[in-house]
Amino acid sequence: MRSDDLRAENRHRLLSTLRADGPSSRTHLGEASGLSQAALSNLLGDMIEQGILTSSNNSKAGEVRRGRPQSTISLNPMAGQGIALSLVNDRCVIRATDYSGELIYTNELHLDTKAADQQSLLTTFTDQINLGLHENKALPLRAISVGFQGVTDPLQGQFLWSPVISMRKLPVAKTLEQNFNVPVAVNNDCLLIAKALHQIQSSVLTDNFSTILLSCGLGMGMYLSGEPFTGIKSSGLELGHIRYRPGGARCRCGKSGCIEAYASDYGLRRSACNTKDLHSPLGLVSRDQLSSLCRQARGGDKKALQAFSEAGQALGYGLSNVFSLFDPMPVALVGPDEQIFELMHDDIIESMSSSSREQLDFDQLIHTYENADNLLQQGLHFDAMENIDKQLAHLNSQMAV
Amino acid sequence: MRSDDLRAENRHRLLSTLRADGPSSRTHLGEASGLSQAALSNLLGDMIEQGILTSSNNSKAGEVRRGRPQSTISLNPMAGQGIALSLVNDRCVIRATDYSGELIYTNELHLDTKAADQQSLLTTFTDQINLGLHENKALPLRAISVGFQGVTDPLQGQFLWSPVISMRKLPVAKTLEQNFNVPVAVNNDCLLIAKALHQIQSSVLTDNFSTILLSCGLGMGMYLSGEPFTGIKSSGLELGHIRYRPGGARCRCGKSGCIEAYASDYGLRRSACNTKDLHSPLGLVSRDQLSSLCRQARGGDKKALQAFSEAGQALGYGLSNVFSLFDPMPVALVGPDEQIFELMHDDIIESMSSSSREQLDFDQLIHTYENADNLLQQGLHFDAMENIDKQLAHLNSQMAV
DNA sequence: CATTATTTTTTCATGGCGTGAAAAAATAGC
DNA sequence: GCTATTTTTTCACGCCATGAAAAAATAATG
Repeated sequence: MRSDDLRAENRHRLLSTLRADGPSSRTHLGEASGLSQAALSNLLGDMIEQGILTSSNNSKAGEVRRGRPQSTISLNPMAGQGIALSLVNDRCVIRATDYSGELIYTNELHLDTKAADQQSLLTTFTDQINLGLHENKALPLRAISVGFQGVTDPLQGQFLWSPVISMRKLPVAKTLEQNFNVPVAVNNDCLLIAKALHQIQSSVLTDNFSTILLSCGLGMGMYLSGEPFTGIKSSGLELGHIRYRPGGARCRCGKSGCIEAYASDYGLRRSACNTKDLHSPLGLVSRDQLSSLCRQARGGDKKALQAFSEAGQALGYGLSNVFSLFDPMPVALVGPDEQIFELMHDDIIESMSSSSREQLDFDQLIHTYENADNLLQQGLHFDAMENIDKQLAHLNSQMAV
Repeated sequence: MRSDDLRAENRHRLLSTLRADGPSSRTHLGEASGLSQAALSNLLGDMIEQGILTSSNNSKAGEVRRGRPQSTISLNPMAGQGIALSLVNDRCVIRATDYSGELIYTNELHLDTKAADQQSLLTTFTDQINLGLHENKALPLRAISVGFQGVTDPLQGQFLWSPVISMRKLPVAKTLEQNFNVPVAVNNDCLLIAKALHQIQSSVLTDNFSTILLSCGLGMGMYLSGEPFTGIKSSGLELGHIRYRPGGARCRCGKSGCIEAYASDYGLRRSACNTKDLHSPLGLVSRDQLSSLCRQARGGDKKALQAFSEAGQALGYGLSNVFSLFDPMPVALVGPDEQIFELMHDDIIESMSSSSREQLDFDQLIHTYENADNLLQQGLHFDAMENIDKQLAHLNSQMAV
């Protein structure tokens, strides 16, 4: 490690603090980083000159204080932009934020993902990103963060398998990096949701927690020791394919009796429709279909209620396995707009408490969130911004903005 | 981060390299650390002066080379000593190594752990350590590393639960730190074995792997992303108490049908002795009893063979759950001297392959080790030495040796 | 309206750190 | 004894963070 690495690391720390805490005074930055005022003056002055930060004389209306007023340091929006690309079901969403994290572009299109081949998908992505860049030519693109349902390979930047796409090994990062000449991160949607929750709910979901995403299938993400767990070979973890009822309902993965075969969009729908035939084909479930299923259950429909109950039990079983393997930890249940977990809450708790050694306070551990799409977007933006922070921290020579 | 932190980190990196690779030339240290020859000269010179390292003119017999001969840098044995204390079953082992990692003291005594109260245990530990220190007065004690069977709390340095001890919350670290005024680490035996394997078998068991320890109960340790996973609340992980056969054999934890109730010393013995009564009391199983069980199975005893088969299936079930949750990863099965896993190997594989999605090469993934005691000791020594490395790296002022 | 008190920010001299180039040291070959 | 070769140390340099002092910017005071 060399002297300039030291400087880069201190710069990075300052940027991260500003990203997490918002515009801050030098005093706050000093406390958070442990650096001296002199060092701050030096580092911040450099970064302001480089166009990474801005300094403003904030005069808070209410407060009148003696002495030289504090200046507020902020991330300079003009330092660049990051693009978030997500593909969930048939929706491809492209959004961009400036360096301060403000949304500056958003677009969305529907794709026939099942029919698309590798080349057409990659071309679509490229075109859509170009469309967004055209709207904000002044801001240099510095990072792209991509989120998919399914199994991704973050190291290779590949996309390995998804319920909505027919091909395998889609080299997203390689293609986009070539086309745009910026780093491209490819991650699983659950991990990105975990990143968003970690940032937002940092008081509750701190060092160790899991996220369970019920959308198209059943996904899982995890933070361990304060770090997002990016998996061993593929991204994140899989709760859905733990064996739950051997010989039971058929799962999309080919096996029978997986947790996902009960606790997922298609599992729920199948249970509710025809309780006899659990080996029926596993088509995609639209958001509307899931909504109407929730309405049926709330309306008292017996079969629907039974489906949610079974899903809750399966999910509780899976979580109790996780709690056995690890210690009990906070869990975020993330679903679509419908308050879907409300319908299984009691069954989840019951299934978990029947198989846990100690008495647990589940209200403290289980948190539900109903805005999966939003969280995914936030996670993507945060991931892209983090990447830009890292780049700019290591930029010790002058930069052109 | 300040300039002296930088120096400390570079010092630490050099010490770690020397610890892992043994006595090395400056050339090797330069390549491993990326530091310049000038920096090396400076850093190493300091540490030699401080008595942390030694430099020797090695003249390798075979090789005759032109030019100034390389000097070899080694860890100075006289820089201090670390103590390893372990309590497994009724055996309390105290060993000490000098700073180069050479064993300089070993002692062992049998304790009636079930009968001992908190105070007497702590006093025994203190006395035993003092005994060891008396033998090597010249070397200052710099770290103590403690390993226990059971559940530990590494952060608090507490010992929470063990099959062989009747009390809870034994504040080992606090007491020993007060008595000896050095840092004391308290860890689970499985994690320490994982540390030893990581160091020794670093080619196979690298960034992500699990260790399963079959001794008194069924323990588990894990490396994730190259770091030992020290658990969320307690140490490490628990494979043993995943529900395997609801309503099945009684487990020591109070529940029924845990994996451990089948795949452990007491599970094996119970299955082999009286297949009818799986709710029988769960006494401790001596090493001799386990040995004779292995002999019976090798001799063809049907009940014994059946017991090992069931244990293998249970273990395979647990591992397939882990492989589902994470991706497949290397697993080290660690047992006592007997080649115990040989007797369950086929059942483990069968149980795993029947429930894994992909075809796995289990010979590549599953490794067995038969020297649990040895590995634990190595892990303890390594842990203590690592701790000393960290201390000495941060010691920038002169030290008295 | 000028002066003083107070608070924030920058400047400056200093010591520490790693680097590259040059010098010194240590050995084999001739 | 001289030269070639390789390793190690020394030295001047630029960079980094620090503490103390100076400068800047405002409120209170008279």
